[in-house]
Amino acid sequence: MTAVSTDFAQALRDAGLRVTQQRMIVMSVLMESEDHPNADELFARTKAIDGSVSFATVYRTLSALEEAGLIRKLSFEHEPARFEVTPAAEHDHLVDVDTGEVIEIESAEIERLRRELVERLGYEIISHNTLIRARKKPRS
Amino acid sequence: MTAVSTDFAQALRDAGLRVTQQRMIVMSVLMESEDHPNADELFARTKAIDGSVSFATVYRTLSALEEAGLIRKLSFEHEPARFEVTPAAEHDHLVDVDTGEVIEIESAEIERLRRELVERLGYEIISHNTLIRARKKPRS
DNA sequence: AGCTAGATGCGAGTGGTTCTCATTTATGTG
DNA sequence: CACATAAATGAGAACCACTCGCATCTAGCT
Repeated sequence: MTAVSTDFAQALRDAGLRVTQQRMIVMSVLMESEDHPNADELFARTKAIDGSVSFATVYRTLSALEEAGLIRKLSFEHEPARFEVTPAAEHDHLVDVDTGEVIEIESAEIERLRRELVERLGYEIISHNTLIRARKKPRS
Repeated sequence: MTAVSTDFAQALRDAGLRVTQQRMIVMSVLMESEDHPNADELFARTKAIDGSVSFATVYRTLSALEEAGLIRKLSFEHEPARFEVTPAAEHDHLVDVDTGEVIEIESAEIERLRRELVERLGYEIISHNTLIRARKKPRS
């Protein structure tokens, strides 16, 4: 058992959740994913490891892990939600409207301005989600 | 016929769309709405004006108007999409997680940074959508 | 090892949104 | 100004991502 999965098991316990085979598999699959898979894809990859894992459990696990703050759900228009393990640094997502590719973009400056703006209104941010739909500029 | 609705009719024609009774009603209802209504609410308000307007048409009209750039669709988690007429100045949305209230927040600085960041990656923004979930801070 | 609340598998159900298709209507054309 | 025709509509069925109900199973405490 690696350090990462041990930490993950502990994180589950800290969140008051049981450490089940299914949750470990779903989480490990997501951690090994370079892309941003959706529930369907996660189900397929999970099933390849343990054929008995059900679709419902994948969804339930994803909800539980999201609530525990271990993973993040990315909602897109016209397509099922995708998931990623919670990143160390906050970042937003850019979707290439032509290819569907998702690119992570990061700016501490924007984060800071956003937080200040929200605080000035008397709020504190619980979570935020920025989705940018963009198209590759022709080389000039 | 007011100047605004005339402009709207022209905007529809410019987008290659026909100026129908239903579209005029849906758009006028949305323009008069101070809140950010969802399709259900728009259907109810529209029906109060013209009982024959169907649910499907409300959705179709909203899609058409969105594609024409006249209105904007706001997607939230766990609740149906809401709509607003396209604002003059870009703004993001903050949802008070306790009350469900939606607040518009604006920052030219953030807009500028975001655009620069995306351009540096070789993309140009088609649209973007920022949703901040926040909670009112206790008075300190 | 035994107990029990929490988790799972399966299939049915839900709810927002979109589609189908027959009918109506906006709009260009003669 | 009537006509043709492609676009738009109404009604309800269909779709699809996601959730639920319930019987069974199992992690974790004792």
